[in-house]
This record gives sequence, C-alpha cells and structure tokens, in this order.
Amino acid sequence: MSDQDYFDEGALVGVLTTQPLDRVLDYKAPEGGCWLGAFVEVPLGPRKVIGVVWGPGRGDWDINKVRSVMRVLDTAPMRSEMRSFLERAAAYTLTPMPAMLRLATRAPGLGDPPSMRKIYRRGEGTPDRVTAARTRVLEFMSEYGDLSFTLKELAELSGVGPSVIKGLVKQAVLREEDAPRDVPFPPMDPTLPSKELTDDQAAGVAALTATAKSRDYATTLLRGVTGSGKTEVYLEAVAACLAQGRQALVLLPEIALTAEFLKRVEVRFGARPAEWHSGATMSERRRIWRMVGTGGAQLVIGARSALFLPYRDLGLIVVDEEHDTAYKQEEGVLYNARDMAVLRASICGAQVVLASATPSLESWVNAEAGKYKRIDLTSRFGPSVMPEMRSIDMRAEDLPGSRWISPTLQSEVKARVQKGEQALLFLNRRGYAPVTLCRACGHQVGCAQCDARMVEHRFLKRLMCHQCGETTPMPEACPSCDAVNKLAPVGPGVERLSEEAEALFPDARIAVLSSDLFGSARALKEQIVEIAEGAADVIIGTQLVAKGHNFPKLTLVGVIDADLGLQGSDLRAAERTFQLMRQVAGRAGRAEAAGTALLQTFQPEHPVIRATLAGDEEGFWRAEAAEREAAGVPPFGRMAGIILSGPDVGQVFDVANHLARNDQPLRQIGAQVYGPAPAPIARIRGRHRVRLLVKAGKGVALQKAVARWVAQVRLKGELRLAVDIDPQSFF
DNA sequence: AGCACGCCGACT
DNA sequence: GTCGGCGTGCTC
Repeated sequence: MSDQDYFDEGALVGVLTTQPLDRVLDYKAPEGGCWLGAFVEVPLGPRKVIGVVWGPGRGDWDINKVRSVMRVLDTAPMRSEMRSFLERAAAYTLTPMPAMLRLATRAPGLGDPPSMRKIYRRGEGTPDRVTAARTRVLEFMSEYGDLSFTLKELAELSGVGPSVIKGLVKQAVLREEDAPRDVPFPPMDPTLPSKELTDDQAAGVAALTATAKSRDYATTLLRGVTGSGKTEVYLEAVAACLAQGRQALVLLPEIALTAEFLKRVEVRFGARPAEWHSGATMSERRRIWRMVGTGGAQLVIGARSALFLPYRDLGLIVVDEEHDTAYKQEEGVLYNARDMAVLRASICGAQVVLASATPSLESWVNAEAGKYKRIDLTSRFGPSVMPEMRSIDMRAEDLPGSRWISPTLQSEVKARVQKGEQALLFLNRRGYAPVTLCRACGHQVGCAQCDARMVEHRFLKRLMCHQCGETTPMPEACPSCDAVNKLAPVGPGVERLSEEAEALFPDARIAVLSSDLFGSARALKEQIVEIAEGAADVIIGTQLVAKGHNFPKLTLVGVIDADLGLQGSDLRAAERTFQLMRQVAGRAGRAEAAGTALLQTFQPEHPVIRATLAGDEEGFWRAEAAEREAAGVPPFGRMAGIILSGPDVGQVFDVANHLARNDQPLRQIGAQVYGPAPAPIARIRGRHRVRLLVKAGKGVALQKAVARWVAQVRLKGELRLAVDIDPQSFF
C-alpha cells in the first residue's frame, strides 16, 4: 500500500455508497485512519450505510456538515482492479456507480461479525454401549476426524441419523465446538489426471496452457460441436490457471448449472467448487463472497453475476455457451456478461475462454479480425452428423391466413408422434410480434421511414413500425402484387401456435416451453428435464435450445418462421435459427433415430437460408455478417436502446418525443434516433414502457453522446429512464 | 434507496 | 381538533 492509499484520522475521504446519489460523498477518516478500497460504515442522514473508500474527499461540501466514518469493516478491501472494473463497466453501460457497487456487494451481512456454527470433534469419553451406528461414526471420525463437520454432514457421511451424533455428544464421545461459518472451500487439485484427449483437444489445451502461463490478458474463442469435448479442454485451462496459483471462474447460463456438470468438475479436481447461482442461500453467498476475496475459493462455477465477486487473483474466465442470450441481464443494470468478462479480464491480466458449438456473430467477427484467438475442435465421433434439412416453401403451401403449421410439416409431425418420437415446433422469437406478410407473393410490408417491418395492431386497424413508431392504416391489397385479402400477420405467439397444434394433433401431448411462462429458471429447467424424458410428444418452444440438454426422443424440428430477422427487426433471429439447427445436429448424431429439420420459409433462395440448409457454418456467418454490415448494425455499427417508463402513457410519450426532437448530441456523432415506439414489453406491472433506438457508426463515442442527450430531461415523479447499450432485441 | 417534512381529507 | 395519505426533497 503506498502513502497515497492511506488516510490519517480526520483526513477527508470520498466514500461510494449503494445509495443512488450521483456523487462520492465526503467523510472524515475514523480513528486509526482508513485506506483506499476499505469497506466502511458511514452515517447518512438518520441511517448507517455501507460504502467503499473510493479516493480522497473532494472538499466541496460544507466542512461543518461533513461527518466521520463510523468504522472500517473486517473485510478484505476492494482491490484496485475491481474498482477500475466497476468504473469502466459503469462507463460502458451508462450505469450510475452506486448501482454498480450494489452488483459487487450482493452478499448479505457484510458488516456483521463472522457468523458461527457448531462443529463436532472427537472427545475424551467412551460410549456406554457400542452400537453399529456408533461404530460407523467413530470409524469415520478416526479417519477424517481432523477435518470439521457440521451435524448434518457428519450424520450423512457416516450414514447415521442426527440423534446418534447428539447421543455421542451427551456422553462426551464427541465434542461440540463453535467455528466460523465462512470456512475456505476444499482445495482443488489441478494435478489429477484429465480425460484422455484427442489430438486436436490436446493442441487446444496446449495453446490455452501457454496463455495461462503468460499471465497476460487474451481471449480465445473455443469452438466445438456437441460431443467434441470442449468442456474437457477448458477444464484443462482451469487446471493450468489453478496451477499458477490464480483463481478461475466458469460462467454458465443459469439453466446449465446442473449437478451433472458439477460432478464432472469434482471428478477432475477432486473437490466441489464454489457454486454461485440464484438459488444459493444467504449463508452460501456470504461464504463465497468472503472466501473469493481471501483466496479460500479457487474455482467458482456461477451464473453471470459471479463476474462481480471480489476475486483476489482472477486468472481465467470461461464463458460457456457464450452465444446464450441469458448472458444479457435485462433488468436493473443492463449488461452482457460475455462482454463484461472480457473487460474484467483485460483489467486484471486474465484470459477469457468463450466456448460454444455455435458462437455469436460478434465473437466470430472478433476472431476473424484477430482480436480473439480461435481454437476449433472437430467431433471425436468423426465428421459432425447433420440432420436431414429441408425448406418448406410457404408460397406453395395451401394454408389459410390464420394458420402457421403447413400441411407438409403437419404430416411429418403426425408421422413422428405415431412412432412415439418427439417433434419440436420452434418459434424464433419471444412474445407476440407478428409480421405482416402477403401470402400470395411473400412480400413483407416494410416501414416507409426505416428498414424494419410493419406489425399489425388489430385493435387500431393499423400497421405500426416497432422501430420508429410510424403507423399507416391497414392496407386492403398487397403493396407489392396487389392481391386482395392476402395480407396476414405471421409469426404467432407460442400460445396461439399451441392452440393450432392441439387442433391438428388431438391425440398428442403438447408442451409449451417459453421463458415467459415460468416464474424461475429452475422451474423451466425441471420442465425441460421432464419433457426430455418423454413427457410430451410435441414441444412448442422459443428457447429450449442451446442449454446443453439432450433430447433422445427428439427427431423432428420444424422452424415455424425461418424468415424472421432477414429484414432487420430482430438481428439475432437468423443466428438463433442456425444455432438451433446445429444443436439438433448434435442430438441427431447421438440419438438412435435420424433427425430431420424443416424450415418454413417464404424466401428459400435467401443466402442465409441456403447456408443454414447446407449446414455451412462459415458460409452462414459470412452471409449474416454481410447482411449486418450492409445494414450498419452490430457488430458493424453501434446501437443503444432508451427505455422510458411510467404509470402515465401520455407523460412517458411526451418525454420520449421531447428527447427524439432534441437529438443534437446524437447528430454530432452522426447517430440517428428512431422512435418512440412501444417497448418489447409495452407494460410491466402497470408501468408503460416506450423505447427509443439509437443507431451509430462503429468508431464513435456512443456512450458520451447518449449521456449528454438523456441529461437534457429531468425525470419527475414515477418516470424512469434506462439506457441499454448493445440491446439484444430491437422490436 | 430510505426517511423526514409537509400539507389536505375522514375519523374520534 | 388530529391521524394519516403519499408528493417533495435531502442525505457527505
């Protein structure tokens, strides 16, 4: 610690708290002084709050009102890497620092003294009677007695009930002691043997190990289809990192955090890692938070928020299934864990491994540009097995305007159900946002003001653009081919699709899988497991893909609307369709029955559709990249979403319109603003939500311009404004 | 975020 | 009279 990091008693220090005040507050250092990064308790109005010493005080507050830090907490100070990470993440996502600090202090009882628990040790006494159960406990204790166990652990591990333990305590055969609850995690052993590696796995491991030894920042895209052993490869990167004495973090989409995965980790390293997820109890969270800070946890397996734990020396972050949309936090602080992992690693000199069978286009472009290294694993089962893939030309199908399952797809589904197999009807989109399309010529009605598609709003009898808010009356005839009464909304919500499926397949068990329908990721995960085991014949879903689940009975995938995303309303729709195809390919290779994938499309000749059907990954990415580059959208341009919300629609729109009109700060960087338009979820808990979309060139200072732009409005009352840099969905 | 202050309706 | 509704504003 340098002199500048220490503050003598009475010196002015700046303290960052989690209170939403827009500045660091001045306090006097307490008796005994304090230091940069120290967690402190400070008085704020009538309350005590927790904060972090962020630097010297500014001295611009009335000195008579400046109060003293009450105490320095008995917690490892926040390291300078962590402070810069939070500052840079805040600047990137335009998040106020207090909200950022809240993310980083998501552990309960930070200010409490260490909590204690009872542990059991061998005592002096001898049992009055020797029973089989007592013998088991004593044998267990003589072998492992120098470790400490709680009542529950000791009972379970020696195979007796808790009353047996209590009985032995009474006779002083065992001794009850108080011990701190937050104890280090068992050490990981990186020297245990790995699984046998194939040549290309070994080459990948060698490359990642070399990077780990350099202790420099680097990001590697690890591509490998299902069954290619990418988990084995990145676990060796973890081993190399642990062998360097540094900590490692494996991020998984919440739903992929399974007992099965943890078992593999335990086999490789001989102990259970720390598990950080939404279901963790308060005391588990507290233990992990503390132990990560003191080095008592070497390996953390966690969901995205594990990125904000106070690691003492983080050397590796693995982002598994890096393409997964669950990495984007959509509430509160809006951040993408994959991007934040790269940021954090670049600050603390760690390496990042982005693992996926089907990388996001962003990562593919970064690897192509040489910003990321790239390791490709081929399947250990030979060339990847692709399902039989065909398009269904919807222009040739006889289908009324209100239905979406074509006769061809319908008969294929029926055939599978009769054989006792499963079929998945995949809707590449969440929520209800239909596209207006001509069933005679396939023309999609586009917006005259921008390049998005028009969406029908039945109750208004108008078409609306969800990007810029433009509306027109519902036309009678197709603007392209003049056919009358052929315009129809396509892309039904999952609920409407399930109604259609129930009518078409009355004897089949139909399950709807949509994240909107489940309260928690856990409930969704349970449902997925049941379905995988055969609890449904027809699955209707938007997102069960890419979660690492195996569906042995699934032999048919029908993509209801493969065209979504080909015209700009949801950038990633084509990407997700392609990822789904690859996932199905992986499953078809393992299941006994051959897989078939059918894409319903009005544009079978489109390059993206053709590459998807051909299973040509590089071709797909090149076609998709070309589309996005032409449209100037991410990753070839930058975007920001502004969501205004409040209980009064009119008021929300007024502010949004005011912002849209006063766009000078955006025009200065050549950015355009679209909207206001209803947000993806137009109303949440009685609050109306309206969105503005900003589109800018690649090299511009987007955040600064957006910050100056939104600073023009002062929000009164219930009105809220949130900025979403790099939004995931656009309509 | 909390919590106090403060200024108008239906209760003892 | 006064209990309490939640709008407005302050916290180093």
